Amino acid sequence: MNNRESLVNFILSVVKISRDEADQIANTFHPIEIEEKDYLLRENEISDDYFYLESGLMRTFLYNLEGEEITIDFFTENNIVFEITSFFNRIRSEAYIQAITKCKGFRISYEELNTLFHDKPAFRDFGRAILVKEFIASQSRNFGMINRTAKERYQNLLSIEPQILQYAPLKYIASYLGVTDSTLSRLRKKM
Amino acid sequence: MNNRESLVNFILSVVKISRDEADQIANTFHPIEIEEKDYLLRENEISDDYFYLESGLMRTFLYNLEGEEITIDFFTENNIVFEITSFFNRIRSEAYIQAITKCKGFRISYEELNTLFHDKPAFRDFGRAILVKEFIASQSRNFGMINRTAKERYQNLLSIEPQILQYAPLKYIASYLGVTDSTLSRLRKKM
DNA sequence: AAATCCACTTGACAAAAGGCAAGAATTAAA
DNA sequence: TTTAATTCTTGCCTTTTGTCAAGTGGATTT
Repeated sequence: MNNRESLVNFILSVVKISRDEADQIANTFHPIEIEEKDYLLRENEISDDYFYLESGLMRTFLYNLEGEEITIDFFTENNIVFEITSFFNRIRSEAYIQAITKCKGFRISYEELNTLFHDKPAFRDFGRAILVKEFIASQSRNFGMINRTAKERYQNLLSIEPQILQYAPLKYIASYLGVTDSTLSRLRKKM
Repeated sequence: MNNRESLVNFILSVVKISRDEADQIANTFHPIEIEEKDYLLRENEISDDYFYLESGLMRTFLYNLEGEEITIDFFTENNIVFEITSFFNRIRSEAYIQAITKCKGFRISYEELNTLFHDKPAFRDFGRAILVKEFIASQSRNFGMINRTAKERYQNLLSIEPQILQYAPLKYIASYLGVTDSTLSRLRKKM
């Protein structure tokens, strides 16, 4: 079922290392599956999963001061899924990571990741590249929030990651875009 | 003038290493000063400064599709200032980094940073911690944009980093908060 | 000192988005 | 299959924010 080859290719697409070395790295990962609506991480836990998502759709969310659920981010196939803050700082997570559809992939722990960084210096560049990538994604989302109307943000999401709109319920998308359910519903109608 | 001791203390506050090692690291940095309104980085350049800001106030900004200047971030004293994307990916910057007030601090190049990472393994944790910190800052800004009104965002900035409001002109702050100058001016009046 | 420039303020109106509540539609449960 | 629970849509009205344009007040220049 699980196909470690996709992980090898993902690693190779991020850093320039030999296939052999990428194989060795991929082999230290452990296959896991997460059922729809199950959690990879819950509030107050210390994240210990550095998870390569091979197939499926996930999201992180948390509760704001009004107790409303806010979707912070979606994760699609062929990405590393983890809660950076909790994972690297070894502190309790404020967020949840949840499978929207059934998910498959490979994980390693914090300890295993550090061992890999030590044993495979080239893999450090991988780790850094992932962090930089997440940072860029967060920044460009900020920029979008400032420079685009809700409608434009929706259209942008639609063109960039249509899979999300296909599987995620409207309310997840609405909070992710920073609008109410009603507003998103109306925007949709006008298109 | 320049006081390398503040850099040593900053390093020690981020990672657990000996003062001696922190001294050695700090000694590879080069002192620089940037005059008010001068740039550390311009659009289309490849960032080559990993800059510890000892004193002064800076900002990054870029132009949106309408040609308006959008302030992306402010940097206050005792922080690392750099354009993560351009610096680590060795690509042309879309953003500017500018001194709002006269700035002093210490810099190293991309090459020097990597040499340091190689020579001082403990410093790698520093590098990672800085990346994680920037990521958290970006995420919490996102969260604020979604969950707070412009007025609340302004009040939050006021309570967290009042120095910014003291030195940065209204228009920088307005675009940073994602509102027009007029709106920010009105919000201010009501307080 | 007059002219110029820039940052900021303000007014009048328009557009975007939210709040609330009622009603469809869909899904899950009994 | 009927009930119950969610999720989504929609109408009405309010609040927030934007747009445009005019005006004020400093600072700088000439």
